Amino acid sequence: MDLSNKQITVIFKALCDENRVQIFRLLQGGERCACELLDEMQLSQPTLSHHMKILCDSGLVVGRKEGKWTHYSISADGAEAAIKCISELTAVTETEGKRCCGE
Amino acid sequence: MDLSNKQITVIFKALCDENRVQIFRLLQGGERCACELLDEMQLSQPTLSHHMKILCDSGLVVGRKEGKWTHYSISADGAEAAIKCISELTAVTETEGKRCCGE
DNA sequence: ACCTCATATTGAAAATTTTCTATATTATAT
DNA sequence: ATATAATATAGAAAATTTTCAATATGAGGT
Repeated sequence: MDLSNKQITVIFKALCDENRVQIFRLLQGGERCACELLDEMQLSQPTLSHHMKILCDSGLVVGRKEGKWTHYSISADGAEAAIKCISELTAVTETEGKRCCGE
Repeated sequence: MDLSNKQITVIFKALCDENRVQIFRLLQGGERCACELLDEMQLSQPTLSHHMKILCDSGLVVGRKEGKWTHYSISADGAEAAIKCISELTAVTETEGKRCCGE
């Protein structure tokens, strides 16, 4: 993959806010339009819109416009990419114990 | 697992900052003490210490104290837990298309 | 006991993020 | 064309996060 540090932060910013995590829980039940999400969240409409932008920017959520509505859903591809990213970042490539600081 | 929204944000906060992502890249080479990390990052010592606290709080990094030094490394268990968390959060449990907003 | 080294904590400034109100945009209906 | 409905954008206030300087803590060494 080879994402920049910056790109990685954009992905995981999706999960750094309690409201956005809650939105994931709502989207687990399938595609939802913004108005439905707004009903269930204690947020103003512009604030929800702001969070949806961050979620879409992360790639973990996709928006589908249809007439007046925008339908949001979890992206399986985005989720896979995020998991791959975290796997790669946490994979230790160390072959053997290099020691430091007087060990 | 069943983590609260808040607990989930604590995990992924680790990956929401470019400096912290860079610290992961350094730790991929194996355990490092704070002074080594400090050498390689453009940060003051207190700022590094602050980031290491956030990383340890996330569970993705563990600190091991040894004499004057603290040695940090990536936690395989923490990584696994984070991956499980993101998998669960992005798993769509929808059985069939429920429609809304005039579809 | 004192000094030094490694790291952590405190407290405040700077930067970023979250939130809201007001307004704009875009689509559909009348 | 006008009105209404759904969502997005702009701009500013509030909250949080990042950062650093100063200081504290704690572990060895002399």
